[in-house]
Amino acid sequence: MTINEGSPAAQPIDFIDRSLYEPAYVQLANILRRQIAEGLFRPGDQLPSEAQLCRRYGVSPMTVRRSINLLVDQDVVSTAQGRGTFVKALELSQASFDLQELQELFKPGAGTDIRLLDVRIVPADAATAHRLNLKVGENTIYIRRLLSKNEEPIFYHREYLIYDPKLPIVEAEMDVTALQGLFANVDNALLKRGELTVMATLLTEDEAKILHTILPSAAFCLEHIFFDFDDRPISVGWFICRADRIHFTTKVGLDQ
Amino acid sequence: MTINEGSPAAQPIDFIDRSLYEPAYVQLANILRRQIAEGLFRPGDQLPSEAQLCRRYGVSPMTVRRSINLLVDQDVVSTAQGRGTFVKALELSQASFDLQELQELFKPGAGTDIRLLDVRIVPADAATAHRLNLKVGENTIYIRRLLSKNEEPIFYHREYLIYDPKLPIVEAEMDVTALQGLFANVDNALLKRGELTVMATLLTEDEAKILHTILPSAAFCLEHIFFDFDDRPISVGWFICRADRIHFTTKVGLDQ
DNA sequence: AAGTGGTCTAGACCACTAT
DNA sequence: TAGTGGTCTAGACCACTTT
Repeated sequence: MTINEGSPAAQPIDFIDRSLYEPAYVQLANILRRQIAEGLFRPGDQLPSEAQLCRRYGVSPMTVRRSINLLVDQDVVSTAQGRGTFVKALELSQASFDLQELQELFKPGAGTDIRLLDVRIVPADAATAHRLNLKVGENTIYIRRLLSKNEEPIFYHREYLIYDPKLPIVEAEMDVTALQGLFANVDNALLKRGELTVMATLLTEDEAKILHTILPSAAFCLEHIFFDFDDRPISVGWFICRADRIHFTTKVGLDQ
Repeated sequence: MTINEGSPAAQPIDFIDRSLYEPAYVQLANILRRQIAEGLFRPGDQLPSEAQLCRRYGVSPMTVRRSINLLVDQDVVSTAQGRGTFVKALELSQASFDLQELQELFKPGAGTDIRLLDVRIVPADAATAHRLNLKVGENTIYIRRLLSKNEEPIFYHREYLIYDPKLPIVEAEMDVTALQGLFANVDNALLKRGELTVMATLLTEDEAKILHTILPSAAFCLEHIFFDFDDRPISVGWFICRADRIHFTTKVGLDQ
């Protein structure tokens, strides 16, 4: 036994190292997150007050707040004005999936090939006209593309663009590299916002042929509509991907 | 013409109203977001420096920083130390989908019914044993549930739980209301983290029968594995939902 | 009344980038 | 060197909750 063994929980072994490059508020957030992960604080428990954390770790109130806010953003804790800060229980509903896996497929690299299958001027049908805010029969540009990795088809993309020669985006979109632009940080400065929908579908006969598989096959379908800065719809389209070629993964709760 | 019409862009009509309940940093973030949405700043453009914003809107540096950080979190702008703050272009890859639509289905309400189809003790097969860190043949609890809305089957859920009478979660999970708990904020304080995977699949014959549809049918499959605070896997399971019953929607870029 | 989180100030110092 | 974002302080005041 040593002198320092008395009430170890009251005197935390964690401390903030001001000589590190890591900011104090990040260090404190990590300390608290680790204490929660280790079970020192359990879901529902109240964390020490901000004033206590200030004293205990020798930082100013604003720095403690930044740490707490980090943990709030990460859904680790929740705050209640006048009551305190509490550890949150795991919530499945707060899980979120991003398109990172999808972006990987678009990364230009060895074996990646985006092929233009078809570009045509076609009159808008009722559904397309409605989405693009056109009259039925007005011209649209219909583009079909295929993305392959190592000669193997992965993604089929169909898209309708408004037909307006004044808009430079038309030229840009017809460039097959434009697809990568949507997934990287390229020149789509004309688009203000977009609406995305993910569906599970059965491949049609045509789609199965293009994607080199057999029926019946399940697929992911990502529908997208983009708007310019005047809130005019510019394009509507669908990414179609064989279900056995992609899935989406995420984590909830405390990592490690 | 009036006197005040000279150089309207230099003297912003926007201001921060200190009498409002809305915090100054939120007001400033909204002002900047609106200016971007209106095209005053375009993707790639540099925003006024933080010092300029301090003077222009009469707030302290920390308040300006909070506003900018809000916009960074919303992927509206990005900051570069020593260079400035810049408006981001739309990026499809940064879109994220959450399970809010799914949670709606689980909300206990009129017509919502979660029925326990089956509970059995079964020995773990190779795949399940591996995921639950058991030996092949060790006992697991196999649970099948069906969620319906207005007599119509929506969700089919299969789950394997580790068989450990000491763990209270076993009792909790066997309660049919536990499913809602995962999607609400109920008593799952024993779970530290989870891994989720969304796939598109074809329904099996059994699944199609349970979900009252015909083959072939596409479906979403959400696989989940949960771990306790000792990082032991507690359960592995799958939510299976007819594709025509759900889809996931999200937005990217600037709303309105 | 006491304690809690929430906002905000008016600076300071630092790290980085451009010129 | 000047300008930029990034961190941090040591308080102040407020709103809210609990006792």
